[in-house]
Amino acid sequence: MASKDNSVNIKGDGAAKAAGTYHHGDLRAAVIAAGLTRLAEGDGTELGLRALARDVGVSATALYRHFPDKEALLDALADEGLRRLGALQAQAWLRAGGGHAGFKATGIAYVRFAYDEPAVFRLSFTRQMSERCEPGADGGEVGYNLLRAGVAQTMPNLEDPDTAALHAWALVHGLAMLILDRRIEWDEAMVEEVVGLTFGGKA
Amino acid sequence: MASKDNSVNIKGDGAAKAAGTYHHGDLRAAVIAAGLTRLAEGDGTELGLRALARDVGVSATALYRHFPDKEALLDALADEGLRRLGALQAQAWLRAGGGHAGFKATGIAYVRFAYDEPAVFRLSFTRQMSERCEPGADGGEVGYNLLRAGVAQTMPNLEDPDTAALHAWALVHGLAMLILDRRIEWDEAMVEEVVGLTFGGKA
DNA sequence: CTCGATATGTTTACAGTGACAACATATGGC
DNA sequence: GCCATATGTTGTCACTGTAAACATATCGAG
Repeated sequence: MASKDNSVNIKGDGAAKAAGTYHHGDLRAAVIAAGLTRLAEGDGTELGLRALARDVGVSATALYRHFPDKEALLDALADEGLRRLGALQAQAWLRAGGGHAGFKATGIAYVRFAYDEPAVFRLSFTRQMSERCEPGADGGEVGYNLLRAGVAQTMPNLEDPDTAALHAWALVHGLAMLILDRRIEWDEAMVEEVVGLTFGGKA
Repeated sequence: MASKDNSVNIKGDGAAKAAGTYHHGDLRAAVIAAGLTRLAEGDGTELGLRALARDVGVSATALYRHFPDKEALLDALADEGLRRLGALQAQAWLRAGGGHAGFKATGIAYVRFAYDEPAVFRLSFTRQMSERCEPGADGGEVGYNLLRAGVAQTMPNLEDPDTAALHAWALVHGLAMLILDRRIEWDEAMVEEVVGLTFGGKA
C-alpha cells in the first residue's frame, strides 16, 4: 500500500521509524513522543486517539496493541512528564551547586516547567496515581528524592522534616497551578521572591 | 405527553420546579444544582449534557437555551463552586473570631473544601478564567478579599503584602491539589501543621 | 528453508457525545 | 383575542473511544 512511507510525520520523530525490526520500529515510544510534542504545542484541543495515530503515521486502532485504553496512554504520557520534570530539577540543583541555592533552584525549576509546558504538567499531576498503576515505577521519584535531600541539607536540625518538605512542595505546586489556571500572572521575579520565602531566602 | 411530570428527578431538586411561572420553573438554576449534586456524588464519570438534562427532567438540547455550550455550563458550575468555597471560608473566619486564628481557619477551610468536594474544587479552578468571561462577576471575590484582609490583619508591618498573600494562597492551593490528586494523604493534623507554618503558627 | 505461531497494524462498525436546525408549545404584552 | 417571543423537543450530523474480524510481518522450530 505504501501508505506508511509517505506518512505526514509532522511530529513524533525522535523515537520513530527505528530501522526495520518491526512494522513501525518502536511504536509506543513514537506515540508517547508525538503525544508530548502535541501537548507542548499547546493547542488546547484535547489530543484524540485518531489525531495522535495520524501524527505517527498509523491507523487509530493500532494504538490498542500498545495501550489497553486511552487512559493508559495518558498515564504513560504523565509518567514521562514527571521524568522530565525530575530531570530539569536535578539539572537546576547541580547548576546551582546544591545547598540552599540548589534547593531554591529546584523549586523555581518546578514552577518554570509548569509555565513552559502547561499541558504536560497538568496531565502529569491530574492523573490520580495508584488505583491504576501500583506503586513503584513512578516517574516522579527523582523529583521526590531531590525534595527530601533538599530539606535534609537545607534545614538539618528540624523537628519535623516531613512537614517542611510538604510545605515546600505544596508551595511550588500551588504556585504552578495558580499560574497554569491563570489565577496569577507568570513573573519570574515574583516566583523567586515567593519561593525564597520558604526555600531559604537568605541564601 | 406527561413525560415531564413523571421525570425521575433523582437529584437536582432545591431550585427545580419552582411553581408554574415558566415551562420548568427555573431551569439554569436547576441544572446548576443538579450538576453540583452530580459532582458532589463523586462518580468519576464526566457529567454529560444528556445525563444532566435527564436528572432535571428535560431533553438534552433544552440546556442550550440557557448556556451557549457545555463550556459555559461548566463555567457557571465553577463559579458557583468558588462562591461556596468563599462562603465556607467566611464562615470559618467568623467562627474563629478573625485575627491569626481566623486567617489560619480560612486556609484550612480551603483545603478541607477541596477534600470534601474534589470534583467541584477541581472544576472551579481548572477552568482558566478570562478569555471566556471578562473580569468581574467572579465567584471567587469573597475568598480573595478574605485573603487580603487576613494578610493585612495578621502581618500589618510587611514590606510586600502581595508576596505574603501569594505565598499563603499558593500553599493552601498546592496542598489541596496534592491531596486531590492523591499525591499525599488527607490528614487533618498534618494540614493544620503545614498551614500553621505560614498562616501564623504561633496564634 | 518451510511453516505455523505470534505480534503487530488495518478495516469496519457501533454506541455515545456535543451541537445544530427545524419544529412545537407555553407566556405575556398589546 | 392575537401575535412576538421565550422556552422545550425531535431529528440529525460529525466526531470520539473501542471492540471484532481481518491482514501481514516477524521469529522460532522442524
